[in-house]
Amino acid sequence: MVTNSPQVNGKKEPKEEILKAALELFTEKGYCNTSIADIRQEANVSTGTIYHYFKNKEAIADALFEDILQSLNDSIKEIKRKNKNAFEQLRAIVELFFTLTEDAPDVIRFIITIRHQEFLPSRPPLSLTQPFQSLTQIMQEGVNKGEIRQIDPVVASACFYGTMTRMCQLRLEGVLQKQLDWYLLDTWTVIWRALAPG
Amino acid sequence: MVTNSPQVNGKKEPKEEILKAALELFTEKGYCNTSIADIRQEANVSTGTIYHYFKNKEAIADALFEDILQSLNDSIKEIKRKNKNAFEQLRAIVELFFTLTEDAPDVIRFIITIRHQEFLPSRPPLSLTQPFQSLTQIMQEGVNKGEIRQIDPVVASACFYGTMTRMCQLRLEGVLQKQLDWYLLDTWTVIWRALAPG
DNA sequence: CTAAATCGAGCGAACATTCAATCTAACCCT
DNA sequence: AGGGTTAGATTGAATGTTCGCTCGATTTAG
Repeated sequence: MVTNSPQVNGKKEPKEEILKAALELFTEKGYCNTSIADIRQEANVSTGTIYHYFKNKEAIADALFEDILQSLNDSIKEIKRKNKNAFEQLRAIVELFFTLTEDAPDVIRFIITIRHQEFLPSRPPLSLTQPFQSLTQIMQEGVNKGEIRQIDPVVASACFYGTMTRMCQLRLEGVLQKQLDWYLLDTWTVIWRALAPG
Repeated sequence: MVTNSPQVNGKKEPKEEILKAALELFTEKGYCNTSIADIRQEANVSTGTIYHYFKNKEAIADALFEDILQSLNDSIKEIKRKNKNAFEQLRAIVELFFTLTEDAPDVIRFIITIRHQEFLPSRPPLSLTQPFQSLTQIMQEGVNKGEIRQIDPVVASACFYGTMTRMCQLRLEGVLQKQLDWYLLDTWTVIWRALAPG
């Protein structure tokens, strides 16, 4: 993301401030319950400035969708590059989600709890986007190479993604008192027992 | 649910019609995007009738919450009564969710995809309600009796519930072409391998 | 006859969006 | 360097619409 204004010190780019405020409010109160006035206040800009950078409210959500999916995709590509087999790749993805849940909870909320179709009807369901295709691909390759049991890759993905995100969700809802990395070993063991051959 | 009016033939109870219409609309378009006018039209009643039976829009959602959680709780109680060990109980719950997803998709949508906190702030998160407590209890007992591996019951529940609901979600999103019972065996095998001792 | 049920026009508030005015800063010409 | 020009950035009051909800009138049923 390139800054096209000379602001380097103190003050921030209004566009970034708006996106930051919107992400926080959308994930906390929901898209519908967040008004432009709320964003205006949280981002410390005027209504006009918001409409200078974004066509309308939906376009803000759309930009967030784009940004977040892009960065998730990048992270997963990086993981696939650094780790050679399915075991290591999947484990790294669980670590990524657990870390993000603690360090950038709004990002994980945006991915796993927000219902995008309700306000971004032109976007496909998340399960059809690139990072999720990558996941199924990892499963498929894992099955082909014999690292993962012979099961329908879609069931394997569901077990992996469902278990992982359920843990994130419980943490975000305040049900889990301890940080997620405390549960990492148990979570990974459970997932891998489900997928490992033999 | 007791009917307190003599309507037995043709016409339906307005209250039930309103709830049915609201469930359909809330799960399809979201609570915020559903107006009273929408419900009015779908249920074939007037605005006044809606407000005769419900204090406000939120009260409609609240009644749905109550009804659906109650019936889910009853089903799970029934399952616990009929099945004695964790293996059978959990398997029956997966069957229940898969069957409901096909036969009453709106009910499952209400349970797994709707963000209740956004419009029912006084309700606890689902994970703290009775049917979910029952689930953790089944896990705990299973661990105690040695039917389930020695793992944190919360991780076991997350694996079970996360995998199951992810399959339901993929089906509801139209990603899975085949009916869920086609995946039942694979899904259950994956879950049970994660939880079984030894 | 009466009490509950049903109706829908209308009220007021909230909201997304527009726009004319003002401000800022970079650039140009002398 | 300094004054002048301009395009982009910023402002917030005004606008039109949507929506939840009220209420007095009308119908229904026991």
